[in-house]
Amino acid sequence: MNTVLTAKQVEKISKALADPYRLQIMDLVNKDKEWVKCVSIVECINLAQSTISHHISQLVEAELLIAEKDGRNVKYVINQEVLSGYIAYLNHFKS
Amino acid sequence: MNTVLTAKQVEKISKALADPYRLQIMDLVNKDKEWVKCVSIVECINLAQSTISHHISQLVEAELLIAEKDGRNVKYVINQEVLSGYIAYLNHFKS
DNA sequence: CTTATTTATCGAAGTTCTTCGATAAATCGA
DNA sequence: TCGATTTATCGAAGAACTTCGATAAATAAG
Repeated sequence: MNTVLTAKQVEKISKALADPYRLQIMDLVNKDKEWVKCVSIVECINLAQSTISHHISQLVEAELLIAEKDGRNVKYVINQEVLSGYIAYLNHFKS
Repeated sequence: MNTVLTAKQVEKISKALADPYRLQIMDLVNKDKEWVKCVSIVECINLAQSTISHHISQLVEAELLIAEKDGRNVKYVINQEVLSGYIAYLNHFKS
C-alpha cells in the first residue's frame, strides 16, 4: 500500500524535519519503539512546554507522527506509511 | 561508500527541500538526467532571476546539487551521495 | 469537590525567510 | 573593444517561524 505524496505534502514534511528540536523529537519517538508521551519529550528537551507542543503539532500536521489521546496524556508514534511515501518521493531523484 | 550525515546536515537538507520552488528545481534538474543550466531553470519558473539564484544557492549549500561553472553558465546535477545519505538517515525512523 | 497534572491555545517579541529591483562581475560574440 | 548574456550579491519590504509566558481545557488523584 504505497502512499503517493503530493509535492505539497513533501514540502510540509520537509519543513517539519527542518528544525533540530523536531528532529530530536522524531528520534525520541523512534527510540522507544513504543508510544511516547508528550510529557517525556518535555522532560528531554530544554524548551517551554508550549513550544514543544507547537513543534509536536507540526510533526502531527505533516502526518509524520500519529497522536493518540490516553487520559490526560497524548502518545505518539511514527507514521510509517507517510515516512515511506516521503522516502519514495526522494528516491525519484536517484539516477 | 555510504556518507553518514549529521543531524545538522539533515536539518539543512530538509530546509532546502521545504519550499515548492526548490522542489520544482530538483525536479527540473532530475528530469534532464544531464547537467542543467541556471538559465533554463529561470525560463521554467516564474520568479525573478535573483530569487531563483538564491533558491539554487540553498540547494547547493545543502549539497543536494553540485554546481559546475561552464563559461558564463553554471550547470547543476543532483548529488547522489548526499541524497542517499539523507534517505539513509530517514530509514532509521523505520520500524 | 478541590487541587494537581497534562496538553493546547493565545498574543507578543524577536528572528529568519522569501522576494524583488538594482547592480556588479564574468564571459561570450561581433 | 563594446555590448549582450549569464549568474551572484546587496539592501529592503513583507511574510512566516520560533519562542516565551499566561492561561484555558480536560482529566486524574486525593
